[in-house]
Amino acid sequence: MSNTPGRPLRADAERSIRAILAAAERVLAETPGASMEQIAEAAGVTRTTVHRRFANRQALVDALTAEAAAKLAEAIEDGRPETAPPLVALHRATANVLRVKAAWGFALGPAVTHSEQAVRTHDEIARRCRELLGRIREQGAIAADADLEWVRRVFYALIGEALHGDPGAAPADADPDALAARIVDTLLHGVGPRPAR
Amino acid sequence: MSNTPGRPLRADAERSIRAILAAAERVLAETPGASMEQIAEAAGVTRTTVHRRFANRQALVDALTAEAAAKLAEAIEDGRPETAPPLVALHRATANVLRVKAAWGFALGPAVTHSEQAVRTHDEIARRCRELLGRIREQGAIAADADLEWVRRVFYALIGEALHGDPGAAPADADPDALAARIVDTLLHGVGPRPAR
DNA sequence: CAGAGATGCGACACTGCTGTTTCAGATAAA
DNA sequence: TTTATCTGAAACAGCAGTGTCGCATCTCTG
Repeated sequence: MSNTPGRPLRADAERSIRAILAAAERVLAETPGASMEQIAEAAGVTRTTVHRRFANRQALVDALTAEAAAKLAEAIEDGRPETAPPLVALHRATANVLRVKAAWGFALGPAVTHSEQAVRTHDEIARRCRELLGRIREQGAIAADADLEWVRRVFYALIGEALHGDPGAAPADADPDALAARIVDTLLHGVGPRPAR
Repeated sequence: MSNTPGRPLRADAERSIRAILAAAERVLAETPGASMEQIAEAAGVTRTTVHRRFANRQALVDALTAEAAAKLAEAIEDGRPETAPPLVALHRATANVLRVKAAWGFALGPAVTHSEQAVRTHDEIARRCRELLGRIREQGAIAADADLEWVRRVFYALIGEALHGDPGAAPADADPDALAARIVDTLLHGVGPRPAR
C-alpha cells in the first residue's frame, strides 16, 4: 500500500510514512508487542492514518523489515567487497553492519517474521558474505578446510553478541570500529593464546 | 500457585502441572504468542484447569523459565567444572547445554522475559561459567590477556548459533558431542589457519 | 486561488484472549 | 467406602486491539 505507485503521493503523505516507519522501529524495538495506537502516537499521527498507509500490522512490519534489509545490504556493499582487499572489506562491512543493526534492532532482530522481500535480500546478503569469506580463505586467512557456512554463522553470531553491549562496558566498546576489530580478530583467531610469531 | 506447598497436591494435579508445563514449552517454542487455549489443548487439559494451576499467563511462563534455568544449571554442573580438567569440563558442559537448550528452546530463548528466580539462576550460571573459563585461562588454553566476559559471551553466542541448525546440515551435525567439539574449537582457535605445530 | 488529497476525530462492529464462576461427575487417598 | 480433591463443561463479564466508516478541517499542488 505504501509502495504501490498508483499515483505519486503528496509530500505530507510521504512524510507521514517515513515518520510511521521510524516510530515503529523505535517503539517495537523496546516493546515488540506494541499496539498500532502506540506506534501512531510515537509518530505524531492518528491510528487512522497509520491504517490508511499500511493496511495491516503485517504490512507495516513488512515494509520495516524490507527497508532494514536494504540498509543492511547497503552496509555490506559500502565495504567494497569486490574491489578492496578482502580483510579490509570484512572489517569495514562489520563496522557498517554494527551501525545499521544498532539502529534497526527490531526489524533485523529475531523477534520478527520477515517479509518475502526481506528474506530475499537476506539471502542475497548471505551469498555476498560467503563470497567475501571465500576470498579471504583463498588468501589464506581462513583455514582451507573451513566450512564457509559455519564461518558465516559464527560471524553473524559474533556481531549479534557484540551488540548486546553490557551496560558496564567501557565506552570504547561502543565504537563500531573497535568492536569490528574485536569481532574479526575473534572470528579468525578465537580466544586462545597467540602462537609466537 | 503451583509451587506453593500449602498442602500437598494430589497425584493427578501434579501430573496436570507437568503436562501443562511440557505442552507450554512445546507450543510456545513454535508460536510465542500462543493462547492459553492452545496450550491447554496441547496438554490434554481444559483452559479452566490451566488457570487453576497457574493464575496468570505470566505465572505459567515464570514457572517455565525457572524450571528451564534449573535444568541449564544442572547441565553445567554435570560437566564437573570443579573436579574435571577444565577443558574436559567445558566440552561436557557444552554438549549438555546443547541438549538442554534444544529441549527448552522457548524458556531459554530471547523471546521471553525471565522471572526473577530464573534471572538469579542465570547469573549464577554465568558466574560458574566465568570460573571455568578462568581456570582454562590459567592453564594456558585461553590468552592471558583475554577478557573473560567477552569470552563467555562469545561462548554463549556460538552455542546459540549452533542450535539454529541449518535444515540441510549433515545429520552428524545434530550430535551434541560433535557440535560441542566444533564450538570449543572455534572458541579457542577461531576459523583461521592453524599454525604449523 | 481552486480543488484534490491528506489528516484528525469520533464512532462502530468485530474478534480473540483473559480471568472467574458454578456445578456435576470423575478420581485419588484414607 | 467415604471423603476431600480435581477436572470438564459451560457459561459470563471484561478488555484490548483491529479494521472501517463518514465527515469536518487543514494543506499541499498546479
